[in-house]
Amino acid sequence: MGRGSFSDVATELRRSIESGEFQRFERLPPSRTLAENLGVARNTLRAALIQLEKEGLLETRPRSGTYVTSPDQEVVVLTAVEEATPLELIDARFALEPHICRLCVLHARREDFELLDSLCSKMETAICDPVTFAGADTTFHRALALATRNDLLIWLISQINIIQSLDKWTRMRHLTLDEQIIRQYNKQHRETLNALRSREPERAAVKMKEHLETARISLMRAEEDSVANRMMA
Amino acid sequence: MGRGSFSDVATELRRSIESGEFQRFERLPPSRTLAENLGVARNTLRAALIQLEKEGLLETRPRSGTYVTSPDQEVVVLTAVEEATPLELIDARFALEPHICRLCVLHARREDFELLDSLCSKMETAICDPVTFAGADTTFHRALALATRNDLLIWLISQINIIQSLDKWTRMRHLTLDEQIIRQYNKQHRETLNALRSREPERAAVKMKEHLETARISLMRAEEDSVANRMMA
DNA sequence: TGATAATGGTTTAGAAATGGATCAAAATAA
DNA sequence: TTATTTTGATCCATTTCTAAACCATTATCA
Repeated sequence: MGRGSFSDVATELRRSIESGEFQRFERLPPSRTLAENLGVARNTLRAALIQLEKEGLLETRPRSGTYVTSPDQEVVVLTAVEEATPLELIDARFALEPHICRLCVLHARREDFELLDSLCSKMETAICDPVTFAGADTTFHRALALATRNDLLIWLISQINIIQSLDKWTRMRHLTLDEQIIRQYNKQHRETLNALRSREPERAAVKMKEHLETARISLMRAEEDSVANRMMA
Repeated sequence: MGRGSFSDVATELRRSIESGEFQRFERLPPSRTLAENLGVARNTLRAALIQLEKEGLLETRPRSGTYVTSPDQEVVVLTAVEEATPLELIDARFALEPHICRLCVLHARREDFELLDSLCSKMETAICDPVTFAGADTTFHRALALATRNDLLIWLISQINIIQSLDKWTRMRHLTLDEQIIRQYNKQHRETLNALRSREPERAAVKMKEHLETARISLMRAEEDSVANRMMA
C-alpha cells in the first residue's frame, strides 16, 4: 500500500480515545488484535501508537500492553480556560442564560427581583464608569443564576465568570464598554427583568438573547479594531 | 509472558460494581469462586482487587472477605455540585444541549457525523444492555459537544458528565433504562442526528428538547418509585 | 472446648502472551 | 521508473498469567 495509512490509523485511534471509546486507564487490545481489527499490519499500527505516545495520549509498557493515559482533569480546566476565545464564551452564555431566564420565571422569589432591580439601578448610575458597570453586570448575571435555585447552573455560571474575570478578558471587556453600549445593556437588562417579573419565560429568554447578541457584536467590533491596531503598529 | 488481563479484569469488576451488580457493603464471592467465574487465575484476580482497593472501591478484610465500600469516585473539586439533584442536572442539560445542537449545525464536519452515527448504531445494538447503552449515550452527548469545536462548551459538558458518572447517579440511571425507554432514546438520537445532517438547527434543538423531556419524565418516575419503595419498607 | 472448613495471603515453576526489532517482498505514490 | 511505505513473517526478551501448593487466621459447628 502507499503512504498515509499510518497517519490515518493514528487519526482514527485519536478519535476513539478522545470520544471516550477507550476510557482512561483502560488497556487497548493487544497490538496483534488491534491491528487485525483495524485491517492494518502490526508495524503500521505500531507507528501510529508511537505517534500517539508522543502526543501523550497513550503509554505503552513493553510486554504488558498499551494504556490510555489519564487526561488530568485540571489540565483540561486550564486549557479550556486559557484557550477559550471571547466568541466561544459568548456561545456558552447563549446556551445557558436564556434557559436560566426561563427557570427564573419558575423559581425566582420576591427578594431575587429586588436584588436584580437594585443591580439594574446600580448599572444605570454607572454609565460613565465601565469598571463599576462591569462588576455589577457580572453580579446581575450571577444573580439570575442564583434565582434558579439550581446549584449546578449557579456553579456553571460562576465558572464562566471566573474565566471572564481573567486579566486579558477584563481589559477587552472594558474597551467595549462605551457609554452607548452601556445604555443599551441597561435597557436590555431592564427588559429582561420586566419579563421575568411578569412571568413570561419566552419573552425573558428572547430579551436575554438580544442582550447577548449585542454583546457578541460589540465584541466582534472590538476584535476587528484590535486587529486593525495591530496592523497599524 | 505478558498479558495485561489483570487490568481488564479490574475494568470488568469496576463495571459490575458501578452497575449495581455488587451492592455497597456487600461481600464479594470468595476469591477462588470469583476467579473461576471470571475465567481467570486467582493471582490475576487478586491483582485486580488490589487495584480496585487502591481506587477505593473495595475493602478486603483478610480471612473474612472483600467488601464493596462507598466509592470516593472522582474526588474532583465539585463539592457544591456533588449535591446536585437529578432534576437540576436535567435542567442544566436543557440549557446547554439544544444550543449545542444549533452550534453543531454550524461547525460539525463529516467525521463528526460518522462518529455520531456509529454511536447511534452501538446504542441500537445495546437495547438489552443498560450499562453499554449508558456508556455510549454519554459518549454521544459528549461527541455533540466536541462537534461544536467550542472548548468551553466541551468542558462544561464534560463536567456534567463527571457528575453523572458519580456512583449514586449511575445506579439510578441504569434503573430507568428499560427496553422501552432505550428504544425511545434511540429514536430521538437518530432524529436529532438527522436534523443536524440536514442542517436544520431549530429542528435539531427541538428533537434534543424532546429527548431531554423524556429523560426528565423517566427520572421523575424512578424517583417516585424509589420513594414508594422506601415507604413500603 | 476442639475439630474442621473456609478464607485471604504468599510462593513457586512453567506456560503463554506481549511489545520490540528486523527484513524481504509487495504496493503505492511521484 | 524510482522512492517510499505497508505488509507479512519471524525471532527475541521479558512480563504476566496460570496452576498448584502451602500458610495463617477466622468462622462454624459438633
